[in-house]
Amino acid sequence: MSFSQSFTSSPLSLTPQRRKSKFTFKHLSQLAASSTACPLRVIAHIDLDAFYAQCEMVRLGLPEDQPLAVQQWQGLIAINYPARKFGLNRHITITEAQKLCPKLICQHVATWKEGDEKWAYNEDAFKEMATRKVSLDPYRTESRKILALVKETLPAVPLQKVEKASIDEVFVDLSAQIHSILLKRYPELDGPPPYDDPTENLPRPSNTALNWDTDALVDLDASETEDDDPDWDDITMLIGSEIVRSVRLAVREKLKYTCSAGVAKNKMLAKLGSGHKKPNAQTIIRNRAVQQFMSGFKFTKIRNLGGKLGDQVVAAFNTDTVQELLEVPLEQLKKRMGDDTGGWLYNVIRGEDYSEVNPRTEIKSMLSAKSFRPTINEFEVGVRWLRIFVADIFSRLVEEGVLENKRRPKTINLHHRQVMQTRSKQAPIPQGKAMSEEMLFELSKTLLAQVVVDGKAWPCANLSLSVGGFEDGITGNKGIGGFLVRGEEAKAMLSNSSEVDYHGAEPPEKRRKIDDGGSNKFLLAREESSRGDSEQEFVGDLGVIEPHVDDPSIPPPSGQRSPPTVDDSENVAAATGLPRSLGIEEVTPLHSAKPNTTLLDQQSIETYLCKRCDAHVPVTEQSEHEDYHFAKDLQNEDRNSSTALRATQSTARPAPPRRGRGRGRPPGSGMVRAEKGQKRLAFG
DNA sequence: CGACCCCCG
DNA sequence: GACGGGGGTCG
Repeated sequence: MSFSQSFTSSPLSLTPQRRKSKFTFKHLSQLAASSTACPLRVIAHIDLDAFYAQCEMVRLGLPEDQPLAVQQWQGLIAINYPARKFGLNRHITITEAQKLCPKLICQHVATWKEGDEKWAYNEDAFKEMATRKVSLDPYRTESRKILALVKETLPAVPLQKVEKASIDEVFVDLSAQIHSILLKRYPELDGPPPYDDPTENLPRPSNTALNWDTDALVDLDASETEDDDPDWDDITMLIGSEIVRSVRLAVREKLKYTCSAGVAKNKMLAKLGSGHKKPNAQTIIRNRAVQQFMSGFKFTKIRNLGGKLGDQVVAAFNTDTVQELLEVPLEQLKKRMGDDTGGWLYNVIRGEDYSEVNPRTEIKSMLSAKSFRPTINEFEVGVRWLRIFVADIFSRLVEEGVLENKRRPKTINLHHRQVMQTRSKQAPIPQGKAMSEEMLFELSKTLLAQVVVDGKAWPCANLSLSVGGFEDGITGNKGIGGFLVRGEEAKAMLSNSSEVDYHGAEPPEKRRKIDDGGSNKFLLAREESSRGDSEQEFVGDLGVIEPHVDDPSIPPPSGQRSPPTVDDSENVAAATGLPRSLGIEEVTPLHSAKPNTTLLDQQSIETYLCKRCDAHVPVTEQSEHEDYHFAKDLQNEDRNSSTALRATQSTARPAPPRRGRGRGRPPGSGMVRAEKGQKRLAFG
């Protein structure tokens, strides 16, 4: 390993009160398996500092102390740290900002305009809000580079677990990697002496003082002192901080970006930690510091409690602090919030979070959107924006490798917002055909026509087009082990070259997805695997680090239990020995994939071309479409007759008769998210 | 599945 | 507030 050892042999000899560690050999194998129940687990959250602003700094090659803000129309969406010293924040106007900081550079984001083949940086884009749309592409590109470097810096796949959490954040489960390092550094841990007894406690770590280097260490809980013997969880945490420091260094040196990080036993704490000290710092929350760290927070800062749920908790218990909520008994939490949410809440404010790091770094959907100020009022105008959205999305699809058939979205989705109402329409993207910009455009027009047809659509305040349901394609090079098996590779080549058309049948060799397996879910404290075999039971052996709740903790919203994690510690252990560069080395495409050519014999949706709006409308909806134009004409007459009237009408007019789906519950009704068995809260 | 909702930065 | 992404439920 390249990072430096953080241990110095101890001059002070501590009294070895306990010969044994709190932790067992079982915990060690859980560590290898990245089990969410492992008390030695180490998770990192890495967060780029003022990311968009840093992107612009790097792109423009500005000196590091240059104050800079990223501008979007009349607002600022990111402010770098040099600028923050002047008291700038995100809710400030540009003129205020420039008054506070005369040297501030306000760099407008890149934009698309109609007819463009690509986004561009444009000096006075902000004057053209009505005709341009923002592009965040430059930031996605940088994000990809950084993510790739992070992955490169970490060991290859079996040991690597990286979750892209947003454009500027990742979670990393360091457990498996740390396990392998642990065995190398402490050979005494390698292989449990009593092979038949995983409950045997580990030997105490050798007597060393831990060198925490420049990391920000969180103050310890009241019951702990720095003089206490370190145990293995301190060691794993320290190794985690070394790894994270080396990752941050690489990002800094090679790509010029600074980031902040949190290292802790779970995602929630890691995330709180990364925000603890910024910029360009990392914070370690040792297990013995968790209570102290948590008690200082408002619980609304905790992931999932920042929104309506958090508000409800505040309302129910009349406090927003972790400290005070800790006094509320479990039963009360359950009574007021429901069993699942209450149980989850009880745990989370005690620093327990069993959610998994979801090893996913690719996006699942992409969206292009625009808010209209002023609103737009005609189908034709909407269609012009659709063309821009499609250009945007298509170019991003190309980057995703859609033309090479690496991945491909299954559905296309249009969201439409009127003043109050928001409606969306979705359609499958015909498979078996080559993806094309034109096809997406036609689909999107059809969707807009549908929206327009089935209810009042104007004035429209927002449109967004997205594609999603990405599926791995035929030439995918991201098999389970990061490679294709030989036989499969040949098949892949064959099927790729022959312009696949499955005619609805099961595609051959359906790509195994890197199973998200319920993903993000908040795992249980204990997994009572219904068949109570010993294959995988968890902590609690010695009452150490025991989950606090007597019953499963589930997510705030909608619990969905992940299945007990498979114990592949053997595989991992086997893997750790090897040098192993058998990862996801990007295999170059099998052949210089000329984009698929369109098949002519494809059965396509029968449409007619509306001469009034150029939309291809399914014949089955022709009459409705004509109705739409009829309604629109009436509307226009209406508008022309009195502008003043319209202004009042827009709020005073009774709700249109709703066809299709109604909107869920009334907003603000104080309902906890639709959750099975969830009760309505009393306070509303 | 399609439509809608919630949470996050 | 604008834009872009994640997750989930319900019928």
